[in-house]
Amino acid sequence: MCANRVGEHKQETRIQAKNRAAIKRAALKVFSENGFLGSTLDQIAAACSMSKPNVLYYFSGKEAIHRALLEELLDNWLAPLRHMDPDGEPISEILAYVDRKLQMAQEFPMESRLFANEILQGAPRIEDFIRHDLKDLVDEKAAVISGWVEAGKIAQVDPYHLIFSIWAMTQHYADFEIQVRLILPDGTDPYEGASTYLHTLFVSLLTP
Amino acid sequence: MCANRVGEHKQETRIQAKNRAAIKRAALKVFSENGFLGSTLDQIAAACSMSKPNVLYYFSGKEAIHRALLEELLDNWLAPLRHMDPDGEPISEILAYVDRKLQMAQEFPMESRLFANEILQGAPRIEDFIRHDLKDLVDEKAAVISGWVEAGKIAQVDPYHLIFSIWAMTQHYADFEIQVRLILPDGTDPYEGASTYLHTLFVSLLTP
Amino acid sequence: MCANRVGEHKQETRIQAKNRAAIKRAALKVFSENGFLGSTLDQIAAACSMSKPNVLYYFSGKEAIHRALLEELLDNWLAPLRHMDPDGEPISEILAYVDRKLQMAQEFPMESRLFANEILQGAPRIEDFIRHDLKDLVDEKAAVISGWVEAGKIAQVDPYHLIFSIWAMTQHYADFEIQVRLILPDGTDPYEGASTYLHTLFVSLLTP
Amino acid sequence: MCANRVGEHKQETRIQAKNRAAIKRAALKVFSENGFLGSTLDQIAAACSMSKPNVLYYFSGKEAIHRALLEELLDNWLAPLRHMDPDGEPISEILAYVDRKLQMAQEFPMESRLFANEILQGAPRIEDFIRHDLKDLVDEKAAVISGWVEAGKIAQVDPYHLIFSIWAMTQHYADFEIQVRLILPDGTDPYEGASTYLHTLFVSLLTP
DNA sequence: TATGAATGAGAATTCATTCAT
DNA sequence: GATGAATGAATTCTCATTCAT
Repeated sequence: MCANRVGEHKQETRIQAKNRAAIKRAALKVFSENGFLGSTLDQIAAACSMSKPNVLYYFSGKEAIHRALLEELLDNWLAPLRHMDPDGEPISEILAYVDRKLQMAQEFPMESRLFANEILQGAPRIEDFIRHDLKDLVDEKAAVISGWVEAGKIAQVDPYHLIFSIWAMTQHYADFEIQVRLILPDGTDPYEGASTYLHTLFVSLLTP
Repeated sequence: MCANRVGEHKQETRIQAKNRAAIKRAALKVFSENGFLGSTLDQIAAACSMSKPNVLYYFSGKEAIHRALLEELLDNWLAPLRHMDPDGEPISEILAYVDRKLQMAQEFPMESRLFANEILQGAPRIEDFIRHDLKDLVDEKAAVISGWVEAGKIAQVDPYHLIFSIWAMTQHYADFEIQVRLILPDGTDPYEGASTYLHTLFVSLLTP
Repeated sequence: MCANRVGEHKQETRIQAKNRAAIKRAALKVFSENGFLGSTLDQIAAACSMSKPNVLYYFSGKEAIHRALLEELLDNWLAPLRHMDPDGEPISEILAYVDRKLQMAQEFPMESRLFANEILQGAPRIEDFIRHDLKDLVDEKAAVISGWVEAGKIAQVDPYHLIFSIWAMTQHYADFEIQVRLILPDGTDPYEGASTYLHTLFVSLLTP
Repeated sequence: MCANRVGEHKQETRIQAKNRAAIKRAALKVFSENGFLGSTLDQIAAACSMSKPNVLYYFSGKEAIHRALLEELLDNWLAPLRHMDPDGEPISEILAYVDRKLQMAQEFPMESRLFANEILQGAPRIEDFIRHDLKDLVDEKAAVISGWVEAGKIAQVDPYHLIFSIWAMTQHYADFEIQVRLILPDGTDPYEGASTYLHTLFVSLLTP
């Protein structure tokens, strides 16, 4: 009746993999622009040049496409923070984290906006992820940072707000991209300026 | 035929003022949570305990309610930055701006999310505002900040990214409120911690 | 609770008479342009600068306004034909009928269109009138015309189709006014030309 | 997303052709009885035993169905007059035109009423057609008729009013069909009588 | 796999009418 | 008499989803 869906682990054929990927690519664009409720299957089908029923052959519904996107996104969402090495040089580690987050914003702005849409709408589908996966990781890294503070390796800062500020300032360039582009003088590269600015900012903040 | 609508400037009766305000209050909640497309008149009508046709007696349509909210919002959106005094003490002025923005996030989180929703969706209704009103003001204040830098009164920073970072970090507490609350240890007040953190951050960044 | 309506024969005050007349004038315009179903109370109320509830103070509903108009119209609708004198000079009588009908089309085009709308829509509200009042009168006058034919006073014609043709050609200038105006050379008066043409036509048709 | 609509010229499938035709047939009935504003999609859907959304699968909206009907109608509307041959025998040509118009009224009364409804309502959708296509043709044929008059081949008549009278008297049998049937003695065929009457009328009018 | 066809549930909006003053 | 306020019942149209092939 209907082919491999998320969770059914039959072998995916080449063409299935291709089409599922095309659908997800299209859906990411649509969902990130309009939010879940504001997006329609028609838009997604049009964006990947498939018929609506064919899209539904690959995913059981609009919700399922969205879930698939979110799952993939969340898998990658934690990586940059997870990489922060408790045994590394604190300021370098933090700057490296900032860089990775900024790079993700630059390379995957639609994913960032998909996430932002979810949170803005009260995180109905990812509350569990935030409450557990994300919170556990943040708690862990906050403890690391607190350790660095106590060891006098970085200046006194609240680790939670430090992390929030990194998220806010990096994701801002993806989520508010339009505003950033409209306001920055023409020809200015947002990410280049952002990188320099953020380095300065965190170095001055964290240097003990 | 239908009650005074935006643009018709007959004197508003008591009951009209009350109902229009109730509708806007309800609509702000609904729009800020679901975005324009994701919101329905049913939700708005339910949220203000009115019948749908009665809501439409006061506003000519969903779009008109949204427009009214946005117009009111934009009127206030520029105020905090506008207050930044070129003749004041630079670091105090910037910190005061941060405080005002943070206070707005705390007092008007739904307005912040309404704005965020608009930007996330490509700013279809407020591009003009950003391109002109907001950009002009930012340009003006960026020049002021550059003046302060050149005068050696604050450290060397890019004024545009400085402003973006203030927006990002303050609005984050409203726009990503759920995430912030889910991650911060129980009993912690986000805005108190944020205020302290941001002061430290900008003092260390800007002190020459 | 509510003032004199059709059928209630209390004395009408000056202002009531004025308002009822204003409503009917407005409604005639609206109904004749849009038909019964296509017209709205809003349009009527706007056209007579009254509030909708006030219109309904004078007439119990949309249907009642329409009924009142139709009743008045039908009262006058038969008059021209009724005037045709069995004892008059046949051709003069018929030409006089044509003239009266043409004059009515010119003076009361909206009434003609109101009637045309009714007939076009299957005469739901005036079937009785047509079936009885109008048919009886037509039968009577058809007999008169047949008498004239038999007496050799006018040429041999079917009296029913003769009457239909008078209706068709005179009402046409009211009902299809737009088309007539768009097609006639600029500056031509439709009714002047029509009068001449119809005289010629009926004289040549009827002269034995 | 949706089936071929007017203007998209993909090959129509069998079932599409069938359904589109069924919708148009139903809509013609409904629109010709109630006018555009007075007709509802519900009526049309019911009249062709389809669900409302399915009707909208074939036409993008109520307006589109109406437009399709009107376009088809106008295509055929000019044909009878166009056939009038400048080189034919004048009276025969005119009588033949009358016959064709009368036949159209008999065979396509709903189309005639659709047209009448449009004109009655001020020709909002076909003003252009009348002002250009129809007027040009009438001007052309009026010139032909004038030629015949000047050549002494037919009696002196105004060609425009001649044409109007043909329209009026033939379309009358379709547009006012109900009235005609209610008034004519039972068992009388309207079109038979009309044909005879009109022949007599135009022969006596036009014979020099 | 893929798609044309179909639909029930809902969305925005209109409209005749009623209520209350 | 007059009107601001309110609403139930349509009405047009959209959309996720299903059916049949």
